[in-house]
Amino acid sequence: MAVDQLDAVFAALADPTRRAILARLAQGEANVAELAEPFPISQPAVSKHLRVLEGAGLISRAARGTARYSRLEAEPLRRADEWMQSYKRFWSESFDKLDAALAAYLREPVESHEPPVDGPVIDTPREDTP
Amino acid sequence: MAVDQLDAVFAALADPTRRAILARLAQGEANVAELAEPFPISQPAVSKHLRVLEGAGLISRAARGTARYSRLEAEPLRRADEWMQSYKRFWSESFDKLDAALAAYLREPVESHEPPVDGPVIDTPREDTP
DNA sequence: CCCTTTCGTAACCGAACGGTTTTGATAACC
DNA sequence: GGTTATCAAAACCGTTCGGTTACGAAAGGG
Repeated sequence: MAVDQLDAVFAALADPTRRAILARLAQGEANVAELAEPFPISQPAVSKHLRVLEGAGLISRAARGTARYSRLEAEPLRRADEWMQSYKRFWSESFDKLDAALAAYLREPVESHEPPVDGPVIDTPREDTP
Repeated sequence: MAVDQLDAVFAALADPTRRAILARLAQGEANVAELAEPFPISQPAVSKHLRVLEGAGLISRAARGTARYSRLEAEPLRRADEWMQSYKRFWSESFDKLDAALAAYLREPVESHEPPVDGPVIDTPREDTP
């Protein structure tokens, strides 16, 4: 139910054009032409993106005259962020140590009494910002 | 550069199977068979999901014997969360009041479906453009 | 040695995605 | 009333996605 919406929200956020549209709408509502202006794509393409964003609940739309104004709706973002909270401990400083200990503990029962022979079992590939 | 990685992270999170895999890995590393167990899909399908997650940097993998253990890497999640921070004010308490006031101010004779509000391009309440 | 377990890769398939061009509806302007 | 501006819908196209089946490599265990 709510999980399904997360699908749509994350899928919507996966496209850089749509994220840029959201960034634009964070500064205030805009019509389709205004939203399409920064992008080298056609107007129908932008309309499609808006339909995706609307389907994910990330924007709402209202017609005023011939124009259709889009407005940012942050509630789905709040839910997506809420989902991420469960993982925040994994990138917090305090967890790094706990994680190391826990991982070491979990590593043992897997292969009961085998000497850690071949290679580094689980190394920590720290590849920050290549 | 870094934006590209956000694409991959959000795209990876858009699939419920992959989110479930991450949830499982939050409890400790696991091999492919263990990760595949809860799902009614084939092992190669799970391998594909793992490859997507690895491509997004959300997991790292290491071989131990014939097994290949996956491990949660939360750094991309941190970056995705960081991206969301720019929008947090839109669902925060203080913004709700500001939004309500602004909406009331901008209210005009408009018939729309959801929010009965709109106006010409709003002024940015604060400047925090990503 | 063989044989099993574990897993990745390749080839394929249908559906969804992101884009296009074309067309049409509708409100606003002269 | 005719024209223009704004935008959505439809039809189409190439690519990606999520799944399958079939096969192969490689590490252990008997």
